[in-house]
Amino acid sequence: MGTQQLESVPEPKYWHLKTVLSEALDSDFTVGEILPNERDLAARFGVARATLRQALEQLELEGRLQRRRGVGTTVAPPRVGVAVGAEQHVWPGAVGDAWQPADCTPAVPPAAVVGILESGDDEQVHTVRRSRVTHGQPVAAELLYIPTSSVPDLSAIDAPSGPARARAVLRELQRLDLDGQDSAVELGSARADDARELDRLPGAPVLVVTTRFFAEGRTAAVSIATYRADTCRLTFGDSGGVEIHHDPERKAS
Amino acid sequence: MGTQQLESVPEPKYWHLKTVLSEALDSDFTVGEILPNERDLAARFGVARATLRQALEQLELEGRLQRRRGVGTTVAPPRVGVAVGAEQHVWPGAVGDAWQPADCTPAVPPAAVVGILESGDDEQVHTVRRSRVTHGQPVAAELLYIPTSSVPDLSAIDAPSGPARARAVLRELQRLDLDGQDSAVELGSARADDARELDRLPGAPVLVVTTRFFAEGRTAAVSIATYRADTCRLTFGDSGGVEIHHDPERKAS
DNA sequence: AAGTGGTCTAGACCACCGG
DNA sequence: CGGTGGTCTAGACCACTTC
Repeated sequence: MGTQQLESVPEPKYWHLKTVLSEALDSDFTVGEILPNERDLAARFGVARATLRQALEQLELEGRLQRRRGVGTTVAPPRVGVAVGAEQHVWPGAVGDAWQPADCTPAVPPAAVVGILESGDDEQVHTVRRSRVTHGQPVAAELLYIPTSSVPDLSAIDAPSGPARARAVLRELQRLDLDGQDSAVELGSARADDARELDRLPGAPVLVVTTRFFAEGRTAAVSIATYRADTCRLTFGDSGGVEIHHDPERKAS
Repeated sequence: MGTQQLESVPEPKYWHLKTVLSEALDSDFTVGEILPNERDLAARFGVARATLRQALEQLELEGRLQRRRGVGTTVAPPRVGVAVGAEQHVWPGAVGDAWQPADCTPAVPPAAVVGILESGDDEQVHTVRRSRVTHGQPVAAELLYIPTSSVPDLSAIDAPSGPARARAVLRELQRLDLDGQDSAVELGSARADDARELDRLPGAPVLVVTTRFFAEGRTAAVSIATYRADTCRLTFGDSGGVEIHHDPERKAS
């Protein structure tokens, strides 16, 4: 018999399915359009619903689809570019930054943060919660950890909690000279509270940006920001809003 | 009857399972240790294997576990920090960069790259493949697109293909004055070829770093690098190798 | 050959959203 | 209320690694 090298590595059904769906999205659908429901799609392709879902999950991970329980599956718009690494380093809360303070509470930070701060095990910090919205959609939730020693002159007259107190803490922080900052990006899954704020289910994939702010020869603040991985493209450098399309032909709805 | 507000929002089994496993990993396991196989684990927790797998998948996504077909599931070491945004911008292939050129072929770039290059639809580019290894493990695969117009003086004497030609192209690129660069990070899934190079299955989650290099008032090169999302933490700024642990208590094996 | 994780099935029920 | 996506089950078979 002749050698039949072809098909010696059959690709999984869900992988092939994903490719087919991806091409269909490019050619036959517009942004925002609703796909048939999962049971119909599975039947149409002759696969079990679980297999179909495996393909949809990947497409959602790649930002091509958006699924909402009780509603349906829609074609996602291109990812929005979100600037996270400004050319010039600035304190959080500086004029013009994209974050909205939500709350501020005193606490001892979790162990992971203590390791980054390199502070004492039980040093108190101000924990500031902020959220970031672009194009009317929530894209990120942030926890800022600011050792009390970084804002020693915080007036007792300021609000004891809430957004007002958050702003007061950040205002105090501005008084320090910022020596530098650095960031790291990694993949994570949304905790329950972050998920609620991002309008996603717990466990949704997120890009976790950890930023350290240096002043007076030590780490003066730490930010842990979680961005929706399905809708965001994090930009570093000069290019803030430049559009990058996977498919330049994609039509607007 | 008394109001029983508690348990009004029962969390999914796999989510609870993930929490339990995560704590067990912290307290009862060391890096590199092998977990019981999935069928045993599922039986031990009284759930179906699919449910157990859903928990394991999340833990793998978070870099806590490593699973290999035919081998088993092991406790993953902390993610490695990989510097991707140097303080000073440099051309790819400059002395001391972490990439190893693998090949170079001429081609017309895919549509997505044409959009980034803002070049003519059918301009030829040199496509350089490179790979990045740290700690003996492959962490990233890269495709570099360099318009022929960026390296006009490429000698015909140089090797026609392979690593030698890749180095020759990059060497020519160094002669341009680099005006600046910017990067973007987003979540993606590994294509078949990248997956093979990264020692993962196709579709594995990856962090896609798109970098544009500017010279002479235009985009002189574009790099699309895919990093293993399970094992990598991408660092920007001054902090290259500083350790950040999720769990400082975790023991080394 | 034995054991692992990866894929796939055909069902069931639940949580959520909209009319 | 009906329809959607989300969770869960109990099985089966396949691809791969190791011995």
